[in-house]
Amino acid sequence: MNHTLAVTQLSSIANEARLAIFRLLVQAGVNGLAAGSISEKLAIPNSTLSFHLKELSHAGLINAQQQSRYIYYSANYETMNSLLAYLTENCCAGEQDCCTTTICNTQNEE
Amino acid sequence: MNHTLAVTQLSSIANEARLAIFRLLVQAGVNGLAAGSISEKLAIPNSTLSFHLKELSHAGLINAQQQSRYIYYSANYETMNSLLAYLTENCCAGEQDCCTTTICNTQNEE
DNA sequence: GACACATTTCTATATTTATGGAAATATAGA
DNA sequence: TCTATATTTCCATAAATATAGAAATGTGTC
Repeated sequence: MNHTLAVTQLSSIANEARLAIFRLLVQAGVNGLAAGSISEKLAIPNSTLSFHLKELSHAGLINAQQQSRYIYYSANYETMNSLLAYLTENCCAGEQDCCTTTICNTQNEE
Repeated sequence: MNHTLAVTQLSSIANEARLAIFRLLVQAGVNGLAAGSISEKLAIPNSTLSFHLKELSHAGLINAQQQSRYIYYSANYETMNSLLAYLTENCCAGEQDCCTTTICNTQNEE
């Protein structure tokens, strides 16, 4: 993990709409959701959603996969893990078990 | 944890200077560091640092404690934990052990 | 009170970011 | 090819954020 990248990733979820999108996808699991489905669930206009999806995607926090006419977006759990690990890295000077930094294990890496 | 608060907290660390400050304090442990010490270590001008410390403080991610002429800033581990937990909440629809969400235990709550 | 030191507030400026309608692009089926 | 559906790009505008010098405030010591 690199500082600038971490800032980019944090910026990408430091927004009401994008945080909602990201959490929705984190909860949706590996298959993710189609853009239209996200737009509907969160009541975000298409063009606005597209802008936000691009931000998240560019930051590497979500992945896009085209399937027929739909584009499925899903959370990138590995990236999320790296980011959270960066935040808690060497927590409390490594003393104590202050930070038992283990979070999300990618469930299947095909 | 509430959505708006999470956005505020993420925004507060979604900045190069503030992320550096926050990580420095996370690593410094419960005693924290005086403002002048942070300014020196990170080469950030006083007025700029003060602005950033206020942002982090306002978001609840760091605490301030005056001690004589110095003001010591320290990471608020509980807030950090809540935030990270919010991000990974109900990860992968609760199936699998995809997200073993446990992170940082506050080391001493006096 | 006078002085040094630590930190914050004030201020103006520069930069980045968010919004959503309208038009454009892409995909698929008849 | 025509039509419907899904998504993105373009664009202008509005709003929020970052920067750091200078002045102000607070704290301790003599």
